[in-house]
Amino acid sequence: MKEKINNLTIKMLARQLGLSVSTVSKAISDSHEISASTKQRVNDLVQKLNYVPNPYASSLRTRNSKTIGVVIPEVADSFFAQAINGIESVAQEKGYHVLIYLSHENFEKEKKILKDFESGRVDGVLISVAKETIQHYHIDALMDKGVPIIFFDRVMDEVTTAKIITNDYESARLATEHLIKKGCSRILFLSFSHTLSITCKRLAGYKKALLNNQLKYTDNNIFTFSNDAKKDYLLLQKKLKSTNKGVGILASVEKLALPIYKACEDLQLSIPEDVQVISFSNSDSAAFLHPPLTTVTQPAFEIGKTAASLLVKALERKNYELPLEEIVIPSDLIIRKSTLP
Amino acid sequence: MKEKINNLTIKMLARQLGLSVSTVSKAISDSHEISASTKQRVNDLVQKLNYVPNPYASSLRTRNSKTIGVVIPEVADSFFAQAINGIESVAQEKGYHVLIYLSHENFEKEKKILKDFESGRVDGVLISVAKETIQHYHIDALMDKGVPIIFFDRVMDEVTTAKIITNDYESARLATEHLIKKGCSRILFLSFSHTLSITCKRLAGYKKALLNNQLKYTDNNIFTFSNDAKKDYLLLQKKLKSTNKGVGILASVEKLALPIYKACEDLQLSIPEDVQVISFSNSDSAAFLHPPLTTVTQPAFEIGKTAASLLVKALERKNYELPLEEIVIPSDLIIRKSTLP
DNA sequence: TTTATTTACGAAACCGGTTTCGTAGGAAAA
DNA sequence: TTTTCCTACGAAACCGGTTTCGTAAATAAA
Repeated sequence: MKEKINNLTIKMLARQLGLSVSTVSKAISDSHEISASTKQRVNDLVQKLNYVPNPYASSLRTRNSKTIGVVIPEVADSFFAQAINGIESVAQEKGYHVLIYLSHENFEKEKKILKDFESGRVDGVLISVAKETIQHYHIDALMDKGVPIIFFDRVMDEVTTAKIITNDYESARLATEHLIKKGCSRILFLSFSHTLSITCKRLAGYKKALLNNQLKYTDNNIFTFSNDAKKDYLLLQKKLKSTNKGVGILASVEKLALPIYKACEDLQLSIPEDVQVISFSNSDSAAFLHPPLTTVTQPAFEIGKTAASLLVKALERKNYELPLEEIVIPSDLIIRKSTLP
Repeated sequence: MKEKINNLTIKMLARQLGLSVSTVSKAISDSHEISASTKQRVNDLVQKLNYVPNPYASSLRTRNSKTIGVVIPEVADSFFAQAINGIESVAQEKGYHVLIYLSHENFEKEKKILKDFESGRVDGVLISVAKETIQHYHIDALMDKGVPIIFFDRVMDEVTTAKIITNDYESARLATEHLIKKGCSRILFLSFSHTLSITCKRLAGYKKALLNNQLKYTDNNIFTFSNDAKKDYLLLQKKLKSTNKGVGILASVEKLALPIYKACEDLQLSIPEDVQVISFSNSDSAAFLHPPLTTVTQPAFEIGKTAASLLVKALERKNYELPLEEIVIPSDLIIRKSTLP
């Protein structure tokens, strides 16, 4: 381990230039108080000596860190990966730094992360809540400290702040109606939570479609999965075994799509003849599955980008109020071959 | 925008307790200088008032930030997403924070990111270099400042530091030999760079397999793609059109697998009868493509985890030297149906 | 009993910037 | 010419912790 090199400080610059520390500081931040010629001298030396100011010293005094905290359940998921991409694109452009935290769908972890944010580590937060999260006192506590929080995708309705979401209700309704139109009289709704905002809205859209088409809703058709892939798979297989052919499936989670395919294969059920499938998914490979998967594809990058832009805007402008409602960016129903033509 | 709440400081705690700031600070950090009873009193108040120390004040004085910087080309890629997962698991356990930066395969961006790190923002760096990166002065400059850097996956051989990689050479050789064994006398090697360490090693493994099997190497079989999906697709299609049936393809990049499938479909080439395909890929969906894709699957999570563990270890121990060589975690060749049985 | 240590704590410097406030000297206004 | 206003800069406080060093009281050693 090399010992840390004694870094170049503004004080050393000042000494070399025969100026005061405050003058150098102001020159670097292009203050109007400093003459053009002095700025020139300072910046020349900055370049020459490759001076990089200590961000933590600056944060301490200015009380902002140019850092945003991003809290998501997981990263190995196309939606969140793309959302990060959107977030990062804004951050890079605006000179912000992105701290990433994974809640792993766990409320306690999420709580711990937000608690840490109360320290002033981040200027603002973008969060998609964990599956386990049903309370919001940890979020309130952080907001009470004056840290702006924006929800994206998985929001909490009870919290009043900006929320960037997609049209979960509408797109689930459309997807369900698509299945009905293609002849499904029974449609399974698969999710992995009954509490998540997105699940509730998608479920509501599903119900609405049934209602619109004189199909009756039954809890028997709703399946909630755990996060245990093996257990989930067995459950899924069991359910499919007990259904008639011609059934439709609406998976509200990307992660459930592949198990559905596998289960159908194992049970020798043909998609779309025996089982029609639509899944919420942002995975590129959907188009390459066998058969290509009909998906509801969310504008993940856009959601991330919008959320980050809004946050940065709120942070930059003195008296900018976050819009307190939802901003909805619609999803696309991309019809492929896992539903009948 | 709510105004920022005046945060609770150690000074306020001290005043309330009738103690000095230094005593409170030491009590919180469980210093042996402080009596058990005082520690108790301090910690009780800390709990009661929900005090969270300002990390930047601490960083400023201690000259470390408990933060590691992660620089990757992109995040919407199974390998990197899983690697982040591994990194984050270590960070969360050890109380480190993870700053994520995307180079988007761009050298200038990568340079800018590392330049910022010279500020002391991070205690150490994990990097997988951009495709464009062929020089390493930016890395050297950072190392010269005493910031430990660990490469993972995409390393630079010229830089002497710890490197966590997989057995690119061996696994490419094995994959190629698998194709040869299955009857391919011509094998295309697809990559998207000639300079990346992983590409070079994989190419060398490919060449070695040819040599071992008395097949002659020709540049005609090597294809380097850009990052322009459309252009790449057209190029790929053109190449495939001009090859005989029975050809094998080894794709050294996950991203190229789907275009291969699409091109074969469009050209009515059947996999694996007409074209056998193996791709480096960490995507879950590989098993669900049509036909299921034979892959070289890298231990992405493990690579991330190992890299982060090593870095943290180096940061925690006073005189721990980073091992300066490569740590190799082997990949798996997972044989599926895109190669003949 | 005297001296040496140890224990427990406080004052103050320090980390490296930013910001406030004061001021010399020249320009502009009266 | 006198007064007012800028311009350009510096001294010092400040942000909120950590760390060094000094010391009174308590305890142990001589």
